[in-house]
Amino acid sequence: MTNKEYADFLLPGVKHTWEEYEAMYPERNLPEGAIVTRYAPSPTGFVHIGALLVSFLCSRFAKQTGGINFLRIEDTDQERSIENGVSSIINSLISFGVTFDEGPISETEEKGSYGPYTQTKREDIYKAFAKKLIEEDKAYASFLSKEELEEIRARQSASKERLGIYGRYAKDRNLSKEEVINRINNGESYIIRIKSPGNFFNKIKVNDLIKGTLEMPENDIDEVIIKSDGIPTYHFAHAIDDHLMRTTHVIRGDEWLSSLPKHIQLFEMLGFKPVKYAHIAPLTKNDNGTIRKLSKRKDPEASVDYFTNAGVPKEAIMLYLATVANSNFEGWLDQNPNGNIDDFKFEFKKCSASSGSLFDLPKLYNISKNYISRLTKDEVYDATLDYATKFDEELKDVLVKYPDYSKAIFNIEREQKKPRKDYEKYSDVKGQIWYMYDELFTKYKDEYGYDYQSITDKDEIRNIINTYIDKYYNDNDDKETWFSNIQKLCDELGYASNMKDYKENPDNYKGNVADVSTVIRVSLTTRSMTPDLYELLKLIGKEKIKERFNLI
RNA sequence: GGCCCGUUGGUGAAGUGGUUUAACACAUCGCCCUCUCAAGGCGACAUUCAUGGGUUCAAAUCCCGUACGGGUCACCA
Repeated sequence: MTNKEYADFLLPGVKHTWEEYEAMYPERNLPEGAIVTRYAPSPTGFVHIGALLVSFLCSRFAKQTGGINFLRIEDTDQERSIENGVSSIINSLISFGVTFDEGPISETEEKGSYGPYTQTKREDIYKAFAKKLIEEDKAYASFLSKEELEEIRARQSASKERLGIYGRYAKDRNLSKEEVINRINNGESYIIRIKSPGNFFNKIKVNDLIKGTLEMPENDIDEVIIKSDGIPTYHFAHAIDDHLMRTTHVIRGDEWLSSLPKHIQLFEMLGFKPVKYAHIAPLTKNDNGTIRKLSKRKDPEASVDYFTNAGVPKEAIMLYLATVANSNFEGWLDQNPNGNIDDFKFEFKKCSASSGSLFDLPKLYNISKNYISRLTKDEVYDATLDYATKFDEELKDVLVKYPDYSKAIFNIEREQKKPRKDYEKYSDVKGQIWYMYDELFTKYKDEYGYDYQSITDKDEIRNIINTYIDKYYNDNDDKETWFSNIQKLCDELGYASNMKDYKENPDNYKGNVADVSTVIRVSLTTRSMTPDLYELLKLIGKEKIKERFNLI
C-alpha cells in the first residue's frame, strides 16, 4: 500500500487534494505592506471587552495599511456554539465600529472569496492537508484512549516530567500500516497527530511584533490535528486557514503566546510561509488583591453590554480601548479634539508588552464625560433617547413629547469652548434634569424633598421668592440684567449683593447673594445643585415658575 | 512542577546608557475663580524605576541571580 492509499484509508472521502485547494486560494494582490488579518471568535454570542479591543485593532491595522480584515468563525467545538451566536457577535462588533471586509454577514451568508469562513464548513480542506502530512509521514493515527492518556499524565506528573505526548510516550508513532489498518477495521477509534520533529532542548527564536524576540523551546509534542469526529483542533485549523486565507498578521490575545512554537512548527511541516504574530496583553482586574484577567464568567464588566446598558457611549468605550492599546493615543486626541479615532495611526510597537493592564473604570468614565461634553445638543438628545427607549420609559416619554424643549435643556452650557461636563453616561441624564419636566417634577419632588441650604425659614423663603417673581424676574432679560435684578433683590431684603462685601462684613447682612440664589434654585427645582439658574428660569418661563413657587 | 512573559506612583503609562531634579493622563488632596453644581486655573503627590550583585566615567535603560505577578501545559478555543 502506498502512502497515498494509506492516507486515503485514514481520511476517506476527501473531495479535493491540497494542491487543488492551494490553487483555489491564490496570493492576494495587495499593495506592499498591506496587512491581512482576522478576528476569529467562537460563536458564543458573547463579546468580551478584551475581544472588542483585539478585533478593533485588527480592523484598524488592516484599514491603515490598505489591507483586509476578515471574520472567521471558529466553531470546531460544538459545545461553545449558541443559537444566533454569529449574528449577535457581528452586530455587536459593527455597532462599535469594527469593520470586516470578508466573512460571515449573517447566520447563513458570507462575503469574500477566501471562504468558507466558518470552520465546520472547511472540514474537507483540513483533511486534504492532513492527508498531505500523512503521505509525507509527518502525521499518524493514534489510538490512545482517554484512560490511557490520563494514565500517562498521572505517571508524568508523579515523576515530575513534562506533560504531553512526546518521545517515548508517543507510542503509536511507529505502528505499522498493517497494524493500524487492522485496528481500524476492528472498529477502534483514532485521531491524527503530527509526528513532531522538534527537540525540547533546542531553543528557537520567535518574533512577536509587540513583545519582541523571544526564546522558546522547540515543540516536541505530537499535537492532535484531527479529532475523532473528523474536526481539526484549533492549532491545525489556524495554520491551514491563515495560510489559505493569505493572512499576513495574526493579532490575538497573549494566552496564545505559549503555543507559538507549535504553530511555527506546523507552518514549517506544512511548507507554509510563516505569518507575523502580535500578542495583545489582556485587560485585568484587581480581585481582592490578586490581579487576573477579566473573566467572562466572574466579571459582569467583562461584557461590552455591561457598559452600554449602563449608558456609556460606545464611542467612549472605543476611545478608552484606544488609549489602552496605544498610550500615545490620548495625547493625540488632546491635540486633535475633533479628530476621528480612525485618523490615528496605531502601532504594534506602542502596544503594552506587559502582562496586562488593569481595567480602569474611573478613567473610562472620565473619557466618557469628556466625550459627551463635546457632543451637540441634537446628538445628546438622540443618544439619550436611544438609551431611554431601552431602559427608561418615563424619560423616553418626556423626550419624545418635548423634543425642542429637551434639546434646549441639553444645550445649557453646551456647544462652546469649555462645555459643561456633567454626564458620564446617558443614565446620568435623568437624575440631572427630571425637574425640568412637569410630569417628572410632580412625581419626584416630594420623593427627593426640597434641599434648602442656609436659609430654611419658610416665611423668609416665601418672602424671597414672592418678591423676586413679582418685582424682579422677566423672561426677556439678558443674563446681565437678570443677575443685576437678583442683586437688587438682595439689596432690598438685606442680603449682600456681592460676595466680596459679604466676606468683608458678614455681620452687616442677613446672608448673601448665593443664599438668595439657592432659595430661588431650590424652590424651582428642589435641588441645590443645578446647571446655570438663569437658563433654567428662562426655559421654564414665568408662568410655570409662579406655579412652582406657589407650591412652597 | 516544566516552559514563557512581565515588574516605573493609587491607576494606565512615557522612557531603548548622559538634555530625567522620571513626561502625559486618570484618581486623590490643597488653593484660586464662582449665585449652586459641573467645569476651569494653579499647585502637591515616585529623591526613584521589585530586589541583590555586576559592566561603565555615567544605568529606569545593558548582563547575571533572587523575589513576586501573570500566562500556558486537552480529541477547548
